[in-house]
Amino acid sequence: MAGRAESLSKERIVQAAICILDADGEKALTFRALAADLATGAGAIYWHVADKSELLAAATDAVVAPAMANVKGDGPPREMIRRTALELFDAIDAHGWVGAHLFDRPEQAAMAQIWEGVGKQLQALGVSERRQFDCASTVVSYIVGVAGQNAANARRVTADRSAFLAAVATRWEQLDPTAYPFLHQMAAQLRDHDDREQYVNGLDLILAGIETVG
Amino acid sequence: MAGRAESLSKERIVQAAICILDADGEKALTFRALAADLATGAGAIYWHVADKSELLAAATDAVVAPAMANVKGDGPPREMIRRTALELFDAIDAHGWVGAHLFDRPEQAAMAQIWEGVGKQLQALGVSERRQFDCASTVVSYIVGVAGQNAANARRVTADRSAFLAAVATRWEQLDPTAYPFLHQMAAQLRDHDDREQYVNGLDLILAGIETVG
DNA sequence: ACCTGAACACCGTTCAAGT
DNA sequence: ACCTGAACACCGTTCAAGT
Repeated sequence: MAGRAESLSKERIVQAAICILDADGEKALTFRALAADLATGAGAIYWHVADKSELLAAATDAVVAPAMANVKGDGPPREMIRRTALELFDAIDAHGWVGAHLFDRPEQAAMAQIWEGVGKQLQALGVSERRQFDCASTVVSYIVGVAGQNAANARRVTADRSAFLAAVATRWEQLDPTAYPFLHQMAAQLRDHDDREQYVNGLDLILAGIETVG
Repeated sequence: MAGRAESLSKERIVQAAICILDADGEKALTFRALAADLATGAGAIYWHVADKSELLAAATDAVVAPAMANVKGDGPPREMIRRTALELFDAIDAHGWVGAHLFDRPEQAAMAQIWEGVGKQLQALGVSERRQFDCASTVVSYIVGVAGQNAANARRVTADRSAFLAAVATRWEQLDPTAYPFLHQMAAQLRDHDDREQYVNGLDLILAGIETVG
């Protein structure tokens, strides 16, 4: 849409930041690297963004907004919540750094969009007015909580999630079986499970609870 | 228990790190500040810990372990899970930086203790063997997810949580009411709610779901 | 074996100076 | 109004040198 190497703008800076974050992680996002990519001086960036925290918040919003906008159309509320949650899961899976910056600032748009998207569907589900806040809070906490774990995973040097899970599973198997009997039983499943599938299973559990207590 | 200014040890270093983290947050934990507190050189610390990441992991374990050990005695499984969750909530509330470092390393003890504590009680609750993994994962994700949000809050300059919530609530009220009707309804509750109470309400919702689907 | 502290290779951020 | 790039005040980490 926009031209190529146009003059600097917050939008161009944020897009360049997202490229660096996706390619090499949060450690690689420095003002010097960003300035080099944008063929400008490091100080120039400060004319458009206040500091690194604002830059990360803007990058996070720029990833979450289109993901939430993807949840269009109609459907049973339960299905819509599932779609919202999966859209976010995939967005954060593709941009692991996002999970760590969802709560950085009060004026951030990302959390507002997530809350609204979830809350709307809970109302459609028929959750009573006095329980909507607790229910929405629980679902949102779960969604962004898993996002945060994904983020921690993405921060790791070896971004290979299955390798990390395998290492944890091996660790669990090495623990004292009398002190950690449950973990010994779970180690194999931890190693082999599918994160995305398990994420939806957990969400369904919460929705079942909401419908039961409702 | 130990003497005062004994020779350096990993334990003493971790305790000093926890003091700094609690008092002034994660930004204040530098090897120079740590060395000054311990009356030694910055490089000396590296004899006992590999790097800053290991130091943070050890500090996290040192906070989580006693919290989990506090959950002693017997009781109905549901009550024991609640006690576990609240013990962790209070520990992370008192040491906000902990939430951000629960998943740093595969060999970390904290997550293993949380999984084992939750899983054991789910077994006692009668959750069928093939669903134990999903149920434990959901509960643990929720618990540490909320912990992560608390951590984000603790990272903020103004560590005053209610001030931050009030700022978010005001933001919600300023949003376009036709695009964000749900948030407009929720703003007042967001401003006034009790985090800890809502946390348990969410946990109860999940437990209700587990018992329903179970 | 353990500690010291200067040195190295970075950061985010500022700011005088330019256009 | 917007950009430049050197400078400032830091970091984590290393490592020769000490005891």
